[in-house]
Amino acid sequence: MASMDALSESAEMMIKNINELAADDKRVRTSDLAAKTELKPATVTEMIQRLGDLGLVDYEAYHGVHLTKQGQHVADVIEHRFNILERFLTEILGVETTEASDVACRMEHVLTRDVEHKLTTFLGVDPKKESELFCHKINIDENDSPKYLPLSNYSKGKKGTVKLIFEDEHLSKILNEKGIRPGNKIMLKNNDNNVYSVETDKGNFSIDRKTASKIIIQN
Amino acid sequence: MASMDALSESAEMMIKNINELAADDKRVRTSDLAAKTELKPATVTEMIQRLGDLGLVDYEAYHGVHLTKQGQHVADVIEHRFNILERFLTEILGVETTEASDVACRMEHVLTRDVEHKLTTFLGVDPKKESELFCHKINIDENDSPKYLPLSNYSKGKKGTVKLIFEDEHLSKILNEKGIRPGNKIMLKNNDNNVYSVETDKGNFSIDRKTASKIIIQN
DNA sequence: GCCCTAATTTAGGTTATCCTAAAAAATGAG
DNA sequence: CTCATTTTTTAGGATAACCTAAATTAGGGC
Repeated sequence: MASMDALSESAEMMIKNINELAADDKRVRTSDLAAKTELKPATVTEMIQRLGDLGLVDYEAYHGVHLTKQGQHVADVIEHRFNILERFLTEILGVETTEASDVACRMEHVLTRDVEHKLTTFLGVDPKKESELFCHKINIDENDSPKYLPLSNYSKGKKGTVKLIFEDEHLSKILNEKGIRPGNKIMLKNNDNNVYSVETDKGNFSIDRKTASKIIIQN
Repeated sequence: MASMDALSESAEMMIKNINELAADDKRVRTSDLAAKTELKPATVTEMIQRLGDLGLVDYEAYHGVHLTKQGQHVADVIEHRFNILERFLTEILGVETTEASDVACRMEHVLTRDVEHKLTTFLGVDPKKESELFCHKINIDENDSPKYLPLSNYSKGKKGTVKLIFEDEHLSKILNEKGIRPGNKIMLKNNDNNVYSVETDKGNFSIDRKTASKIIIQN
């Protein structure tokens, strides 16, 4: 958590490898870590001693390590970051598995929690884990969640940005000329008798209710 | 290029900062670099001497540095990687600018050329930089092409299948009603002025660029 | 239970990246 | 042009992450 951000890439990699070698509750041996990380045993010893001092592993001389609760948490975070990065690189960008794995393994150490969450949302549920293919599930707390409403539901004086317009014939062309098109800002000045008075950068216009219901505005 | 991969994050950051401070052909001073990098002048001297040995900067004692052709190339690559990463984080994931900038600044050093190219294709040409006339001319040799593209990077007349939508509940509900949901086929009829006109089995409508960038389509 | 081998740790070295303090060079004010 | 001030460099130190070689410990075969 707090300690998370302070960890070096090397330290995080060691924790990751300890986690991957951990079977049952068995302690992970120095030589196995040396083999997996391609470091010398002496280097591994030095590293796990330091991780021990940080309270991330339980180190006992000559008897290997296992992750503490805190260390396990770090391992879980890194594993998740690796997985989503690898999925993004392979599934979305179409990067080769080997390269995707390498790049994800370097990027996992620089993600923030926010980027991690947003990327997770972007990817949706892992199709390997859940059956519904790519069906996005939006849980997320979102304080920045924008609200979308049809212009017809807007209240007087409210300003917003046009998000999308459900087209029928000629409508979008006409609205476009009046400055009502996706991306533009507009303000609802008044609505009486199902007539919507709107101010745009092109001036003021009135729209009927049916049309207004097809214009979606973001706050 | 070859030397590129061997450079440390610190060295790359120094080159980046030299590039950003370079005005005209003037040499960049040690003290200015120290101020910008928040390192001590002595540290900067040490670093630029090492970069000089690598042939990436032209260093003259007491008279600052400027980038060699090779160093300029490194700076350009890093700048481009930073820009696309920052754009991905803000435009696609919706990360705050400050955080996006920080994270991009760490990630820029671990991207490979392949990932850089694929991400660039994914994002398309920055609308702020190039007129929209050129917006979709980048196409795209098969090997470099991501499997999925945002709708915002689709070319006119192209058909595809919606794969995922990254948005909040309100918008996705609306899009869903209009036939933009994972699994459905859609066609981009037109895109002018950052307005995307789409045909689905439920009809036609228009979407702004930001929204379009969050709708991912498979060819 | 003892000894040998394999595993592990310690000791000490190297390099990169930071630092501070002191020395050296450039600059500009008179 | 001189000298005080500012800038830059050098010298020397710390720490992290690697290394090799030597010392230590653990564990199995007998």
